[in-house]
Amino acid sequence: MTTVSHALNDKGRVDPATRALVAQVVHQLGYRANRHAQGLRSGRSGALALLLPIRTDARADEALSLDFYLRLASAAAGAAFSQEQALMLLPPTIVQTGLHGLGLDGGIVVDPSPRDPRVSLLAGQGLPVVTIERDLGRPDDLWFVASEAAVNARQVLDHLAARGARRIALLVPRTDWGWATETLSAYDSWVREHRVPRLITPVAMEPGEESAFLAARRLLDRPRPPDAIFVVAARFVRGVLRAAEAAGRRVPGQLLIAAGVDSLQAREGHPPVTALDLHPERQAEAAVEMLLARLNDDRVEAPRYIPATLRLRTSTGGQPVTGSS
Amino acid sequence: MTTVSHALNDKGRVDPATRALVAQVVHQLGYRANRHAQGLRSGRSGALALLLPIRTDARADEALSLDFYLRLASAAAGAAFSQEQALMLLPPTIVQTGLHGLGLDGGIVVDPSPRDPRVSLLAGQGLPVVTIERDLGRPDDLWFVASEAAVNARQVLDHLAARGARRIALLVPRTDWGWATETLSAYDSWVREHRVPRLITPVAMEPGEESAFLAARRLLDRPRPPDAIFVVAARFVRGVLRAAEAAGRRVPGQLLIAAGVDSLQAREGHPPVTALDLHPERQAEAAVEMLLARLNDDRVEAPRYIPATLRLRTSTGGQPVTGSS
DNA sequence: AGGTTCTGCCAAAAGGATTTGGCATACCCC
DNA sequence: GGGGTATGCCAAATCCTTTTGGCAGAACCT
Repeated sequence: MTTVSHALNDKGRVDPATRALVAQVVHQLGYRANRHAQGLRSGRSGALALLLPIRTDARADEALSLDFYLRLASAAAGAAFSQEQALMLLPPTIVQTGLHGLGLDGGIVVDPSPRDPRVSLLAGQGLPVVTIERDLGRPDDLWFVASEAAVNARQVLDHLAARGARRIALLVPRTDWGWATETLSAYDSWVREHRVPRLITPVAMEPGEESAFLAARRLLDRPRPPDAIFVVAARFVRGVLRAAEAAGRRVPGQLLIAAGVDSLQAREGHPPVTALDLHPERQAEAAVEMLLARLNDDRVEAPRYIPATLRLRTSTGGQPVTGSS
Repeated sequence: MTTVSHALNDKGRVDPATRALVAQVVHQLGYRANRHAQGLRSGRSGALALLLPIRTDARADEALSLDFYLRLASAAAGAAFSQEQALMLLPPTIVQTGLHGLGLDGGIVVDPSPRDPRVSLLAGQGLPVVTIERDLGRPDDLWFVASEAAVNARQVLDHLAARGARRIALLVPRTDWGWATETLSAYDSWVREHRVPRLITPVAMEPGEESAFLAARRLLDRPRPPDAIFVVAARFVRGVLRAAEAAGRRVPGQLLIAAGVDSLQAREGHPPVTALDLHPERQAEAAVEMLLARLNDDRVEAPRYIPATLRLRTSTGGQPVTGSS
């Protein structure tokens, strides 16, 4: 028993040949260590929690950027699984009910707000947390995976400028999520550097589409309207497209539109909207990897930044002559 | 110890007053039974698996009806959690890797095909399975939650007819999923009863939008084109809308469109498309409830059918004068 | 008082993996 | 052969809950 246990867990002193033999026989017999017994002994459960920023009371027909989160969740499940870990999807209600007894080793919190109850919930139980996007409420915490918000913002702005935009408006959600804040300050410095007007419109996150529609409408009715709109949140995209249509602007003829996060709304917009693919799959994989390394006291790079890819679509003139990724 | 255990698990003979006292003290102390020890003893893990019909190689920009599945997954997590169970999201890759040792009590498989490897995987381990939508490959299995495909199809067809449609085409996915098949036969009997032409176009599930576009295009170019299209799969919606636009048909003026499953594409279509809300949340709750009842040998109604709600939108003329649900 | 019922308490076992320290064997080298 | 090293084996303890059968005291009834 000792030898087999050591062989399977890479502990103790076991002859490499014996290790191989054990592995072979174990495979042949289909033996699997009992998770409960293992958990009981080790205190580890082999389960990671995933907490998405979805509100309980979100109306079904509210246009959240859901496909982003499903891609992320699916990839996280795969990444966890490939390391023999289970991924538990926790419902938004968890912050009210508390995670009673539920055996968890750690959690991944997506898009944390400062003092996010989801983070406190896990941290309060002494569970390690990795966030996807930075938690501005804990500036010293380095356990996060994030997009390069500033780099990404510049990429979008440069692209819009290259396509002829001179007056780029920023439609940014009123939220304390890290990437929104960082995008805002990147925009700030970009317009200052390029000596172009600063046109910032904060928009309420709820109800999203409608508030974006009204904001864009007002923007386009100005005496000197913008010739491009950088729409930071996915859920604003459709409202902006509707506003452009209502204002009689041709896209991309008279108005360029680009989104900070790719989504179904952007891909299937009318016209399709250029957007940043933040690669939620890669973010999820990196987060799982980081969390597990942390649990095992392995050394990992933290934080980790995942580069984005700008998906060029009709709303900014489509693919350039020189092919792109 | 015996008394506390009995009190907590509603077993044995314990004075009700003592039960209450135990509950109170347990609450005060914040005691939680160790899941591993419990699992080790009982053989139960307290975890349910959820297997969505998402393919590993699904391209990111392929328009799946993702929000349906995220709503479903989120609700399932909530329902499981309210009964002290964890919901594990299993990655699509699980069918290749097999669920090694992973402690699971049972699983929910969404949209099973006949001989679905996800079902065999769980069943092969002796784990009880509940499916969402019927598994046509196991006609004797009653452990499923489903929409009332036939009733729903008639509801859509009646609605289209009430809005003036006389030649209703059916765009149905080539798939062996239960609801698609049942919708097809419901359409069949409906057109026979109403003595209207039978216009069935099977469309390949992949790549979805494009195949639907081409199919709808061909349909509309016929000498006697349909005046309404019943689009069964969510992913076809946008292709059909594009085809209508390309063919110069006004929607709903010259062509009515209704979808068999509500989705972002339908809600945010151009124009928004009338669609059946299958209430994925309710389906998920019912499935979790059924699975747990089965595990506990409780009596439950099985199968269970969840009524759908037709969301009236512009594509069929919008809300009727008399308000609706 | 004797019998019965109710209820709390006790001790022990089971569930399966891991860890520990030490023992024992085999092998190698000088 | 003596000393050393490498490795397999062993027994016991631990992780924590649930279940079992029986014991013991309290309360009640006739």
